[in-house]
Amino acid sequence: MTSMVTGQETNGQARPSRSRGRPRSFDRATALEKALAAFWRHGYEATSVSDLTRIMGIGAPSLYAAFGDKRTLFEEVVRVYTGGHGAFADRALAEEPSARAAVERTLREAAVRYTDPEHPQGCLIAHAATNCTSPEVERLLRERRDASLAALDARIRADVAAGLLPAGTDAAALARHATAVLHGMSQQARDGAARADLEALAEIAMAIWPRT
Amino acid sequence: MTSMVTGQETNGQARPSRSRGRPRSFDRATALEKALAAFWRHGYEATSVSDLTRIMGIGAPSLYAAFGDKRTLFEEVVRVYTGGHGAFADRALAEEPSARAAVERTLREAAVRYTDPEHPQGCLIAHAATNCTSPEVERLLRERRDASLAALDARIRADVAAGLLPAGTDAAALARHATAVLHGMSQQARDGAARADLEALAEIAMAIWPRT
DNA sequence: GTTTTAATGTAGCGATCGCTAGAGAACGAC
DNA sequence: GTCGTTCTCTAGCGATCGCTACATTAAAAC
Repeated sequence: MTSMVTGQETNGQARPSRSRGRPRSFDRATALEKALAAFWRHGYEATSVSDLTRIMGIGAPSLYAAFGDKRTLFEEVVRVYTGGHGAFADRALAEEPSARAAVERTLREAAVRYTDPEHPQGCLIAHAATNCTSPEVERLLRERRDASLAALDARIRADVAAGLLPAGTDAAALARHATAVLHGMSQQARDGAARADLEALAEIAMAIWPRT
Repeated sequence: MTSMVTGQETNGQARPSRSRGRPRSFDRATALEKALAAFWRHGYEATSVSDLTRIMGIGAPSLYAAFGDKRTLFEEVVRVYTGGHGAFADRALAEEPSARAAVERTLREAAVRYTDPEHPQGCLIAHAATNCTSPEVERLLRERRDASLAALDARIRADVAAGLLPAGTDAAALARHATAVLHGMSQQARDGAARADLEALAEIAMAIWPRT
């Protein structure tokens, strides 16, 4: 567990299975999870490096040696989030038989996930780079949002082409609506909305879909 | 703050027609508008005092003498925004004959306002205190969002009581949906959505309302 | 004119920001 | 053991943060 992937992420280059020098005194994956939680709750800029070192339980030089600079660490955190807590929407889109079913599942699941007290509320991709001084970091998350919107849009168009949705369906508007509701749910979760509040919102939001 | 008895201006109250000392070399309202634009675009924390002094065209001591500290300036900016660019939702709620009409007008107007190139995109109340280190500032905007949601909720309940909406209507869910769509529109506007995109979204979002 | 009052420009306060140099500590290789 | 390598700790870099002391300037009051 300790030296499973040690250091490969840092510069991409493979290291010998047994590293030579002094071994790392902390678990890299665990520290990364702590950083994820911090960035998730407070966003990129509001989480200082000294916050991170305190929360991750390591010194600043260890952080920089293991993760590069703050921005590189954030990018890795975003990858971890996207592959973990944030993967449910992509999963629904991949597994459900229709765009409608995928959106319904996504919204219902978001109501649960966004209010889960086990981790910060809402969506990291939606919030963590808001009001961010660094254009690169802001772009990183904006591109992810754009990609999600485009994927949903494409899926809805495919359903229209396949006859799963009426011919006149405004795919772009449907996709934007689902995305807007999702972001709105994230905001409301951060503002303290309860799971049941968001579940009712998710249910009512599905009413805009044409009956198939 | 010692000799800040001039703080009368802070709350908009008139000063003695002629003040005694050296007159202010800038227009207070104009400077406030510049500060509004900066906070609106970059948020509370990402807008530094040195950003503000540069944009407002005044020195730091002048800023502190005229507006108090950064947080007090932001609070005044929020009041200006709430009474100006951000007043359209309250206005719709006050002027339209039904909650449904008010929401429809609000969403349509938001599509135009949130994408207006004359000022920053989206809604200041929704974004300016996201990822904010100061709990007071974050609370300031969150309470405004809560109040808007509560006002809409109350209005929908009133319409249900008046028979304008079916008896079984889930007022809370309807209010949360409209709020979520509004916040989602604000996010999408900031991400570069065009006015027509948000207008189509606004139109489709109204489909969840029960036919009267 | 002098005095009083208030706004201005300069210059810099202590604190924090992201980040790193340098010395010591813990390992494998020999 | 010694050597080379790598991580950790202390300490602090330059830059920026929000904010202010101080001297100066421009007006009304006298």
